[in-house]
Amino acid sequence: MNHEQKRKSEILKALGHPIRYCIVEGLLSGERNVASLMDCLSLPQPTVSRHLQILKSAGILGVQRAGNEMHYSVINTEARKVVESLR
Amino acid sequence: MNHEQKRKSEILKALGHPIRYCIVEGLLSGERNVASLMDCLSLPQPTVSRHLQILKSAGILGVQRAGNEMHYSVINTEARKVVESLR
DNA sequence: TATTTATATATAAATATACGGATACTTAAT
DNA sequence: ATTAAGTATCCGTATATTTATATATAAATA
Repeated sequence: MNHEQKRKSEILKALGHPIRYCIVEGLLSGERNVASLMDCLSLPQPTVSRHLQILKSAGILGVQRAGNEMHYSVINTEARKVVESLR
Repeated sequence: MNHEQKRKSEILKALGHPIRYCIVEGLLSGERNVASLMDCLSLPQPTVSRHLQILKSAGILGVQRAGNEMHYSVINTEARKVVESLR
């Protein structure tokens, strides 16, 4: 088991949770801030926020502030490919 | 969050572990029985066996007995695509 | 039948993860 | 300065996962 394999399995682990998978799929279709994801998932805000952090520290999401909103987007090519391979 | 998304995230979860990712990658390159995977991973046999069961119950692996040996193979198209998308 | 080889299962301990609620932080508007 | 909106963090508890050890099963061989 090499380092590349570990790295890739970490991406899959981050995506391997229904909420997080849904978030990434949603972001690939253009949704942006936390509130819109909350509505779409009907989950309490802290829960959504927590999963966003997990995805961010896995290097899958990037974030940019826009006023008081945070705009998240998928910045990781591999994660994007993985989700797209499941279309 | 719909049922499809849950289903897909379960596949990713099963693959989101370094040992299991390594097993599936290995099986796509032709390795077969538990002993050969053990050697490749240098892990105790029960550990390998346990992860094989997890992959099997996730519907990712199929197994066939060949005498003494159990021959595992990747039977899930989506899992195959996911791993190949990370090549 | 007894033994060996290959693989699976059970249990328990350690660790990791999930979730809800309260709260803190940051920016914008008043 | 105060308030409101949007978001992040912390904490406690519940649950799940991982691993090792020990043991069990199943087929092959002696």
